[in-house]
Amino acid sequence: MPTHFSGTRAEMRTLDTFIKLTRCTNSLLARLAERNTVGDLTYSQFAVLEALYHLGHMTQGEISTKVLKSGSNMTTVIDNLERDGFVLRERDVEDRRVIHIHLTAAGTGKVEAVLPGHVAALLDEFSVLSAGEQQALGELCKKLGKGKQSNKIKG
Amino acid sequence: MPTHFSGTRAEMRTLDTFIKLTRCTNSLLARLAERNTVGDLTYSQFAVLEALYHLGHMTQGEISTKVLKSGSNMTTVIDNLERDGFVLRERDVEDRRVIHIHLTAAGTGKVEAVLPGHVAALLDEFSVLSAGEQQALGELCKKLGKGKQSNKIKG
DNA sequence: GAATAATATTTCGACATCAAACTATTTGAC
DNA sequence: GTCAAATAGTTTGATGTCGAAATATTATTC
Repeated sequence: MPTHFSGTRAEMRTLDTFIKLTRCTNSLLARLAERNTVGDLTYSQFAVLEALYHLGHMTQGEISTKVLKSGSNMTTVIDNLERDGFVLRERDVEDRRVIHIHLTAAGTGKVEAVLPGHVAALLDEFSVLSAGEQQALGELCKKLGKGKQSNKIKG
Repeated sequence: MPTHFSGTRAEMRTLDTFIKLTRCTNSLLARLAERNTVGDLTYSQFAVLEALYHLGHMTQGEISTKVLKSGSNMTTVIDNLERDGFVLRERDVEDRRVIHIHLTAAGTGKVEAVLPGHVAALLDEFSVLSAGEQQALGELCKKLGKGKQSNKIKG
């Protein structure tokens, strides 16, 4: 029993599921961190580099949407990536509010050095679930993650 | 397709599941934050208060184990809770290294003021899944969260 | 064409988070 | 009994994270 909350059966069930979900994600990320799958990068840094690697150069706004983080946060993460030589900022010449972020050769090399090990670690962690179970987990997460459409459509 | 990674079928499936899992947890927590379910508390503060509320007073070490956070982090979070009058530190008289954390009346009141709304919001968010689906999700998360036992048992 | 609104990013202040180094205390080894 | 190792918590330094306010620029409205 992960919780000691007392409520209706539906409340107990939902609380229990919620705790299992957040603990699962927490533990999984902690184990990956322990394995050091992304080298000396942080996960946020890796997520940004990986997005640029697979999708090509993007604006900061596009990146922050892609990795589900706030714009102000993206400024910080990209500051650090730029300092370490993995990305470059390029001011758009037509719309000077916009900044394009490019992977440098070092950045590309970093992703390619780190990605295989990261994938291998994930494969290993997920090997406790069968292909069918992974599929099922993915579907349930997709449904829950999307949320009630009524939350998004106004009126 | 949440990812553009190219690999074996198993790699694609696992990457896809991983991304759905982390995005699901991310989005869910973001939506809960948007609903402001824990008032002016942070989630870490709420987690600590809720643990104390349901389990009684604990040492800082016990709390950090309970909420899966580092000890140094727990010092910070409890500093802020103490500053706001929700908890008290009490030095153990027998083992003076140990500090017991107690909920104050204000802390108890805070939990009781916030918990019903938090539970209601969770119920609403999870209503996109049937009882059976929630059960299934919980089981899969439990399995994945626990990880390979070989990762824990040495030798 | 000047005032206004919208957009992209940065800055600031607060909190979270960790690892490593540190302090204080207790336990264990001899 | 004293010194070493282990334990509980704190401090420090780095990063992440957000929201709100600020800045710079572009688009819109009249």
